[in-house]
Amino acid sequence: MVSQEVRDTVKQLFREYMERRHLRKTMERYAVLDAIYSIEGHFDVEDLYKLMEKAHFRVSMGTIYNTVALLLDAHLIVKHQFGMTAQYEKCYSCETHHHLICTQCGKVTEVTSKALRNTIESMKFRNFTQTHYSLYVYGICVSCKRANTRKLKKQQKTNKK
Amino acid sequence: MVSQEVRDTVKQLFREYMERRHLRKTMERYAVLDAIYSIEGHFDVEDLYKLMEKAHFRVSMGTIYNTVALLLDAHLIVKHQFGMTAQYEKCYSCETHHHLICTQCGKVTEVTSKALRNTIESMKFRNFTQTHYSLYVYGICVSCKRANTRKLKKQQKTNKK
DNA sequence: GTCAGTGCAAACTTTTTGCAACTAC
DNA sequence: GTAGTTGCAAAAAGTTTGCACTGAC
Repeated sequence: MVSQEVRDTVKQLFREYMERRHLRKTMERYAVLDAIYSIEGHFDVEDLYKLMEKAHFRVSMGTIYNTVALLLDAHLIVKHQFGMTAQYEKCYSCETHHHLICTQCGKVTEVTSKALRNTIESMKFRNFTQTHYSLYVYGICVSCKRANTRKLKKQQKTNKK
Repeated sequence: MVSQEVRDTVKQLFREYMERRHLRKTMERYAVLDAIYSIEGHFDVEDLYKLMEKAHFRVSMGTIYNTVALLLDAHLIVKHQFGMTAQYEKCYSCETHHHLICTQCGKVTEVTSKALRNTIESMKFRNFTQTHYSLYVYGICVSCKRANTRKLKKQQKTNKK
């Protein structure tokens, strides 16, 4: 459960962003932001569309894409591209985390490491000002590893016959 | 220029991979691998298709997608999803590098940092066996930053009038 | 000879665009 | 009133799939 406080804060930040950029503060934009901050973890535009429809605030896909682009620019959400569809997640008052991605089943797990985070955030680059980052660690999750071991043993058994 | 030695080695590795998996070793698959190892830096399937066409070895998009999937599984290439199209790059005998991505113009720069690489690669995760990783650092490149400063100054000037 | 792999085209999915209607300013 | 924003539908872009033909084993 996300606190009302966070929702109010991000709404205020979004308002300030839109004023700075001379954009119109529409109901739809606030509704998209609020829907996003009610979601824990990753979501794609389809998820968001369905969630808002269920909450009886239907907005078109075009508007969702438009608003998501603004929220990205305002640094209120971050974008990930794990597979073919873009995934997003809220990022205000959320710990920066790293992603473990199983190359076999596609499962994404989040892990935090303060040490690693500090190392990356304190890096300086020539001709580049860092705002944020994403670390994707690929490998095999434990359930796929076990499944592979079982499969291999089965094959060896068959070959012996 | 990629040495012939590397090309021969990856061909051999791919051959072994296909034999292990009981896959057919076709001309098309070797041609795709060789084309990929002639490319420096990132490419997408479109680039690869055009390159091969120019080299008078036309293969269908379907075959390219098929072969690229095998090469990913064989760990002979890695996949990136910076924008909407998937980008790939060869990864045998190539230094692991990190990517700086400008959120404004989309330009991708590669940087290496042995210290960071060691930090990430030496990390242990519960229930997860790491094979490789991608680090994407987002921010503003120096040319966009300069352009923004100019733009801002111009605006302030106009406002004063 | 068999069947995995290929080329081609159609289908599918995700995202972008064009346009009329609407509404924040 | 004006122009940015929305909804809708059509288009575009990237990737996958179905099917007949080919060629690796």
